[in-house]
Amino acid sequence: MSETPTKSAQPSGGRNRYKETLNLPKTEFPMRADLARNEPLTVERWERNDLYAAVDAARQAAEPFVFHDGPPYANGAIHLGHLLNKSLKDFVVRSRLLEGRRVQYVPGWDCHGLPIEHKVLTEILAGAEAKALEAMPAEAQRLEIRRRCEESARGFIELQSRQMRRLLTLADYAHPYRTMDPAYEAAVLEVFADLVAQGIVYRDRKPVHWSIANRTALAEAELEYEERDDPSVFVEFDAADRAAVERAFGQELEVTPTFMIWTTTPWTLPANRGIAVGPKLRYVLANLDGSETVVAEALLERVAKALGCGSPQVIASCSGEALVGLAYRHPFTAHVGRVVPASYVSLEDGTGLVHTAPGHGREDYLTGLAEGLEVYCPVAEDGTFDETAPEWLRGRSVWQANEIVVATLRQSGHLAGAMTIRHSYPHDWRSKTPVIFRATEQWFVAVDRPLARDGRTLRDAAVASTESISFVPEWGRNRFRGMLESRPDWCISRQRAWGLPIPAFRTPRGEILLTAASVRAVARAFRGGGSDRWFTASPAELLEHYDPAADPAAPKGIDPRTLEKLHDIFDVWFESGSSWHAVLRSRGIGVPAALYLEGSDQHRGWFQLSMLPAMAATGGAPFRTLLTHGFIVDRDGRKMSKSLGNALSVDDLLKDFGAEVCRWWVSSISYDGDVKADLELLRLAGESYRKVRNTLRFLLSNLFDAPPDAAKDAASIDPRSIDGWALGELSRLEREVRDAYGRYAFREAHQAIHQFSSETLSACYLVAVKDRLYCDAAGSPRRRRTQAAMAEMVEVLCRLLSPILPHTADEAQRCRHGEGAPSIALATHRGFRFEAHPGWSAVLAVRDEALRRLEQAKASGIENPLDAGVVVPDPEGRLAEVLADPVDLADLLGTSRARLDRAAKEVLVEDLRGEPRCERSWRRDGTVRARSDGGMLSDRDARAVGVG
RNA sequence: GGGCUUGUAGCUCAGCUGGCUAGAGCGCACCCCUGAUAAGGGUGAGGUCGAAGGUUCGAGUCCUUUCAGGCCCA
Repeated sequence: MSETPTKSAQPSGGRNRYKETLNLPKTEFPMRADLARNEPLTVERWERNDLYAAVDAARQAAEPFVFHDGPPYANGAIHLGHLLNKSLKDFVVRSRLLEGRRVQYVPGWDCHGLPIEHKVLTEILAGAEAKALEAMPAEAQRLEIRRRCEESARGFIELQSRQMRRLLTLADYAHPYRTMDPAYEAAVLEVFADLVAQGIVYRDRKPVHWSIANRTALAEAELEYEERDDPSVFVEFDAADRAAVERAFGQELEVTPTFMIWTTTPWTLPANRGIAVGPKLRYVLANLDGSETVVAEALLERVAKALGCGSPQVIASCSGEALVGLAYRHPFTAHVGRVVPASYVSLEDGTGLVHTAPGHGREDYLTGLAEGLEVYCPVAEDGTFDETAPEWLRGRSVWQANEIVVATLRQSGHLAGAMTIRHSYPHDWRSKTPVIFRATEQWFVAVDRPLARDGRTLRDAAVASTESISFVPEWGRNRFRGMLESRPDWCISRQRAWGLPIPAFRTPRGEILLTAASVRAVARAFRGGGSDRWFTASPAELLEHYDPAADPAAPKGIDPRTLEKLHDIFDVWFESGSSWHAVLRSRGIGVPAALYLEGSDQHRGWFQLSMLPAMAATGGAPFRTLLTHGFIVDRDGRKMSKSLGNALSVDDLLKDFGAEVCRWWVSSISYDGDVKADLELLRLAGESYRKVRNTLRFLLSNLFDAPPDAAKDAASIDPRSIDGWALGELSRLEREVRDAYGRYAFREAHQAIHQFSSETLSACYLVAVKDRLYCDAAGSPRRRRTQAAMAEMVEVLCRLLSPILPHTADEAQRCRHGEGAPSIALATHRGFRFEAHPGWSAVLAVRDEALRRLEQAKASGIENPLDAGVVVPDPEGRLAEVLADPVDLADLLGTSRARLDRAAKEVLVEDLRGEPRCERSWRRDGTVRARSDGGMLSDRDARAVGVG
């Protein structure tokens, strides 16, 4: 048998006879987390113990941190965006709880609205009950639709709630808020009443998509676009003031010129109230087929061609700006209109002068609002012209009117050209008939009218308040303010069944009853029976608590018994925008909230539409800080959508990675911009999670024989010891992470924890103390000291990790303190303060240098650091001040020994392969010799084993 | 089309008010350990800072333009 080489010197038999004498790590904490299987058990345990209630009970007297959940829409399963949002929110909830705050976090759902109603209607229409429903009276029909919608919403709330709990989020899931709850609905009406009292709620006309066949307004989702043939006409409007046109073009004229417009809806011409031009475009006055007319310069040739006239002669030109304000005569009514500016006028088609009928088009309407044009709509619900229209159009349908108008224009000489074009046109999804734009009476919240409270406008008050709100990220301020500055009045009414009715009544004389007092009365009626009462109760019943005689705001001489209910419902944004009152205030949680946290689309959505009602009703913003996160995109930065097929399923991710790997990933990203999501990234997060988990596991496994309160001795450890250094780092980590959580800088917290686990602990400290943990006598002071330090590390780490990894933190907690240990969610921070000796930074610098030397020494055959000793230069004796025990230095380098040398110039590696090796610790520390039991042992190991 | 916003190593991100030979972690390559073992450790290779101009003694950092994305409007 040949001699075994030194390198792999093993005792006879290949097994170490001393292994049994070592204090090797032991733990129940498994290396593999098996999150997909174990997390649901954790969720179950939390719910069994009613963790949320337990935490809240423990914090009754604590300083509150008011954090308010924005309601997701109760339609469909949750997607990655929800995962991102809910994870971030849970980091907030749990990190504030750790600071000892009280966080009453109520999850909510947005329940009303068209998407649900649309889906339910589609199901009904496809099914056998369609006919039965159609046959019902209107109110019964509404009630039936509402019943089905509620059923659908409840189903999805159930589903989403389960999914969100599966994400390990801590919230009051036993008492969520739903915008369809009667109490919530009543609270929304209370907010509305306050707005009415402030004098900013008004009724006015606004064009909406209108289905003639169903006599109803339609939303964008209810439109289908189909090809359709329509007349395409060029119409000349005579200028009303020749001199003004001359001034605009700087040119004397012999005849009165005309303005040329183009339209594919001649039936809207009776409602014309303006001609829009692009202020920055160039316009010409040209001779087209005999008449002198104004068109956009860039479109002149195309218009001439379309009209079939020869090459046009340009007389003069000017900017659109110069045309603004010029008057013109309507070709067949007495109306005199004027030229107005509009940013959307393009040179794509037409003439560059846009026929504007605010009662028949969205852009026209907005231009009309800006320019003070009348919202005129002579078309009735059934699509026929009313008595305000020219006599020859009255009673005619808009489709018939197309021909009649064209004929009239031709006759009067205003028609420059007409043809037929085929284009895409919106149709009603149910009747498949073409829809029209028709101005109808709607309810608005004015942003530019003075509030009764202080005479400021809602817009000014809201904009001013942005100065005192904190934004994360900071650029949100600018964005949020800009959106407030540019928003039009808020149209809060919808013509649907599934929603909260706007409690307006009509008197037999056609007056509208809607006052602060009448709204509050209806709110009272809804609080008991919910908003279905609008359909089941009579006006007199709904107004049971209302006395019109005592209400100065009401029309005179009202008799509730003769009132008629109107059937508009609220925009769902008004409902979710009232949650600060319906949830925070009604439940006594507190207003304003410290924080709202949502995707950046909510700057214009929930944030703005919570700000407006709150500002109007209370005079203040409902939040102090607005935090936004970006949107999930795929690996290439494209938006995720089902139709693109690049969407990841949350359920799949939970199955493949577990909620905590997802949460660990969320905490690793910088959420203010787009968030790239990809299986590869989740895989990486999984590996990084494993690293932290294994570090935790190593700590736990070496505490198997340490008492539960071992951490209490950590504070008194020598700051010069290696444990002292690690505790100093731990103390710094706790401060850093708490600070990061406080700033919602979860990524910084994640980085700091991860770096600490893998660098400070795993790569450095834990490697260094392995020898003493394993080989020192179990009860040696040195080993116990290290265990105390490690016990403190477990306590601190579990807390710091718990906002992100609540399941793993709990798992570790129970491993350390027993199955019955209270959840980490009930804990508060350790507040661990420890300062290591300042000389440690020099020690670590020299460590880096020594490790490089050891690496180089591999070339000369010293492949195992335990075959080496190291001499470290310490010219001024600085290192010696810290490293009282040279073994600490050797342990830090992983070598058999190390010593400081004032005379040395650089780090020297000594080859110790010729020296005897301890059979137990494998070190060649210079004390190894044959012992009484026949083994080769170092002094320390001999003592530990108890041999001489 | 407008407002806001993002673009730095294969990946996730740091780089404050201009001065850095552009950093960290992960991943990767090579090596060590086999008493944290479907673990652990060491060393190392990776970037003309989306592109093009400009200001400056000096620009990832300031200005202009441009490309590719995202959110919200139109």
